Amino acid sequence: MDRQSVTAEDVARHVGVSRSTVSRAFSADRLVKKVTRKKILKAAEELGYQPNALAQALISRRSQIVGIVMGELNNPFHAILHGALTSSLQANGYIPMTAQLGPDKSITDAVSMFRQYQVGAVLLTSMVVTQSMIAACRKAGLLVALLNRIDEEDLAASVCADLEQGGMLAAEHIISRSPSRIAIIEGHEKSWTAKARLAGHLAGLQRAGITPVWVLPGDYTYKAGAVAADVLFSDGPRPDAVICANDLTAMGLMDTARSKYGLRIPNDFAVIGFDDIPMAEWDCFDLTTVRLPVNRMIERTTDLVDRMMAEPTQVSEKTWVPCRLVMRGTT
Amino acid sequence: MDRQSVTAEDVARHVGVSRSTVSRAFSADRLVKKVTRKKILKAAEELGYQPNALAQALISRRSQIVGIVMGELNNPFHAILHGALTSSLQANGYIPMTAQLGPDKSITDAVSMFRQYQVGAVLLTSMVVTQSMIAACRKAGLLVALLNRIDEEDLAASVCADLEQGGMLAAEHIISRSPSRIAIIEGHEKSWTAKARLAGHLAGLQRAGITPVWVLPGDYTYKAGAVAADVLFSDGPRPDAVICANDLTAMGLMDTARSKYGLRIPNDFAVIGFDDIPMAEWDCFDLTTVRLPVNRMIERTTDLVDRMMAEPTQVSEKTWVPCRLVMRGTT
DNA sequence: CTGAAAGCGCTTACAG
DNA sequence: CTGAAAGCGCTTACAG
Repeated sequence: MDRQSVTAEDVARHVGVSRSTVSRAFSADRLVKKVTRKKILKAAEELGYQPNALAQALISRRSQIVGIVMGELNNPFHAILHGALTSSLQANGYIPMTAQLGPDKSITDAVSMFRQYQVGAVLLTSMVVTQSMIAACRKAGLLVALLNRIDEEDLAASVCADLEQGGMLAAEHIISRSPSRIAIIEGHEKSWTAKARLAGHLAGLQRAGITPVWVLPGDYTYKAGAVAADVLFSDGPRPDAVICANDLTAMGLMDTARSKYGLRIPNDFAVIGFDDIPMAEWDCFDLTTVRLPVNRMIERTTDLVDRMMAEPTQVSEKTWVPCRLVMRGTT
Repeated sequence: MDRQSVTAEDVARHVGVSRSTVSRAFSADRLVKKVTRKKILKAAEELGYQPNALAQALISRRSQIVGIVMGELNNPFHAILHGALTSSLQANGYIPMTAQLGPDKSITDAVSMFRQYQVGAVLLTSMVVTQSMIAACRKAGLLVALLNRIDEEDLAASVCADLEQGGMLAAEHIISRSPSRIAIIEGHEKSWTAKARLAGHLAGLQRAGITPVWVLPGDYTYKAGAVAADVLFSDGPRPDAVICANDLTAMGLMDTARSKYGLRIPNDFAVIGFDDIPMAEWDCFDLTTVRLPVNRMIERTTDLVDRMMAEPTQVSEKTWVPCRLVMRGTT
């Protein structure tokens, strides 16, 4: 089965030019007589010619493949971010190559896969991004950027929602409901984003001179919210407002509070989430939350990739995109 | 920045053999003296050599890249299936290259991207898979297989959950609750899976001599369930059991039934879903549903890819994996 | 079991 | 503006 049957040679012969010229005709910025280019493009179309990307990448030592390192896809927010990212990359002519980290897939494996395919730039979007992951990429000569997290050591570029600002928004909104006992449920302990969100939450409260009564650990899951509910509602004084690290946790909290403790929301306590995943809008939650600006984050990321691919030098710029409050029925 | 600094040539020189031998040492089935191979692999390790996959693919006219065509990632089930698929493919040495169909990304674009990268096999997993999509792939010389759908015209191989059997399971279970008025909410009208599910539902009912009172259109979304609730519960006789094309739709139905019509589940009516997405287990739904055998589907798919890549001839075998009932509180 | 040689399909200085 | 030539890093008959 001869798939790549038609090559630049065929087109060249058909038009009566050299392979070099065909090659140039396909590269936007190279000089070719307008008429010639048009003829070549027409012939290519007719013959069904498409440049072999493998050969292109081999000779130019750089492919259009962009590596994406991500964690598991079980958080709906991650799925959405990832979907938006790959779409946007593709729309801009890049080929996303995703490495999903997991028990049998380390960053080393991912880097090795990327190197084998001459990937130029790598986007790190897994929940946990350590300095050693960045180092592993850099060492292999890969340009790296972080999406939805910030590299505080400035070794990589970053595009991130302004999570501290978003966290403050959440805190301020909760305060406007004048609660007397506030609880916070944190995100994953190893996650940079969890720290940033918490910092925002605390800063917002502090600004109003308020200290949370509870700051409970969590890990961004539904389960974490359910567990926290048991701590908060089983006995003793209860919170009348709970700030959650993300929507999933808020949902777990709400569910357990209602089904197990018979509480009503927002009557018995107010809740606010973070992310604005599609389920936040569902009737059973109707969750007030902080929306991450997914589209703008993706735009900026694609921009960044454009620049990294155009001039292959590591940049370490940081881009912050503000979050906004989405008010619903739980506050 | 010289990324691909160390080549087979370097390793060859280092060990004192030819490039050919280095190449052979990296290919499992080629004959090389054991000692030689060992030396080469050791040197490669030391020098940090990795074969350039681009060059390999170029010369052997086949890359390890597997194309995946999918729709939007907004249905949690699709996200999970896709995550499991890419993981498994990677664990088996393939590189998944995903093309997300959408307003600005047609199957033609996807095929063209795959061809440029000498992709050998393509997996079609988008919700809507038409014969013309299969034809487009075949025409470009791509081997194609369908995941979670069946090609009834036998032009492609298929791995699919046995949706009819699953649908029957749902129907039988609902019948065991002896309802008197059953409603069915369908999936997306253009989707093969929706037809299969419905066929199963109807067959199960028919076997017991039961005809559904309502068969409402849907599209697999939460919204579809909410809309159906208005039809079913606003006035006139109400169903006491609703069979939904998927979990998302069941959730929309439940939410609206409760919040807008004050109904209780399963007291006022029973509901059953399909898929068993993680949210089905949540307290607020506790949804009885039919679980798709994701892991086994993925195993079979990876097997199939192995065979397609090993011997590049289009097969058209069909693999069915049975579904099973997951009983929870809504029935 | 191993090496020399040809060649995959392309790009890019170098001349003209 | 265009062509001839070299070369990206690899695999694979072909000889030995």
